[in-house]
Amino acid sequence: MERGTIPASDIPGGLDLQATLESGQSYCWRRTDEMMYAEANPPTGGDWYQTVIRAAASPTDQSEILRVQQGAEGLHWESTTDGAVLARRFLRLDDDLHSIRRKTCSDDLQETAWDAYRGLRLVDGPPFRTLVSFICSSQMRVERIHEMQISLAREYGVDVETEGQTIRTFPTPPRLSAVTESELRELGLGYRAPYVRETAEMVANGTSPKTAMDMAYPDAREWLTQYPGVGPKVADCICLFSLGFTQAVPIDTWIRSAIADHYPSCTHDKYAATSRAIREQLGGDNPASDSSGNVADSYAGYVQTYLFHYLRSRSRG
DNA sequence: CGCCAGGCTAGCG
DNA sequence: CGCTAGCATGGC
Repeated sequence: MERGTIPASDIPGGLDLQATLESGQSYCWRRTDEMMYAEANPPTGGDWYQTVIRAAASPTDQSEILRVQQGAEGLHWESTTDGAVLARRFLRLDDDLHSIRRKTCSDDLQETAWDAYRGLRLVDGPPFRTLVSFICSSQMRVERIHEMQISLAREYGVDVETEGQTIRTFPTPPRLSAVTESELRELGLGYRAPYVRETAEMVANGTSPKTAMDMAYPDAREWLTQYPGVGPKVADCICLFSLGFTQAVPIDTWIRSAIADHYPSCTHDKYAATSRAIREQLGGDNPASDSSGNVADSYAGYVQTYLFHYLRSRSRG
């Protein structure tokens, strides 16, 4: 196991690891001491988080895992390989938050959200896991979405051993496609069960969500809706949290009410129209759009993530 | 009990 | 096309 520390001075704009990994944008990391319910075991602030980067493909192959912990000096990591490179990529540590804030922030609400959660970052999640977890997310609370992913790993994943510690992998597409709908319903997935199974089958048969990375953002979002259980909102989550489209603004119930309260002129009947308007509103400089309705690349999705986390936290006390 | 949660789909007009 | 009832589950 290799170990190291990424100095805080090498993380432009800082990092709030807990906010980044527990704000509902990623369900691919687990605290090493996590129990079934996050609320029954609240984070203490210095927790280790871990994820499986790659599961062994054969008995002689070695799996890759990554653990990270926030410390005063910076981000501590442990990994089977170069954890600094992995952490930089998956936690987007090269995003300059100061620069992004300068480019986008345009009103008091946004300033307040940025001030409240300094160091909150977008994540770069694995496409298949992100696809499945956000299919599970529809009409569901953050804590329970996380619990569903833990259940899927427990039932259909495999153990990875690293120096005495065991990590459970998330199931592969073929494994998940072989599960029955009723089994998934018994795990509490509800009406999402057939969506998850059929989507896993599509991916197992070669239709990978990574394909959308090479498309223009509007095409990527539309293409992703071919998976059952994926509509425009879930597609936006996949675009933003795993495919690198920082201009994507997922419009969920929280953001929709925020739009109504703070940006009422952006409200439209159709998702696509509201999406375009709010992306221009939050994107800051350079809001030009072309004839196909594509808003120029921006960091509007970053602003969305700050607003979501801030508004949701405020309402919960 | 009713309402809500990082919504989507099938089936109507 | 656009519109909406129905869909599972658990917490408050």
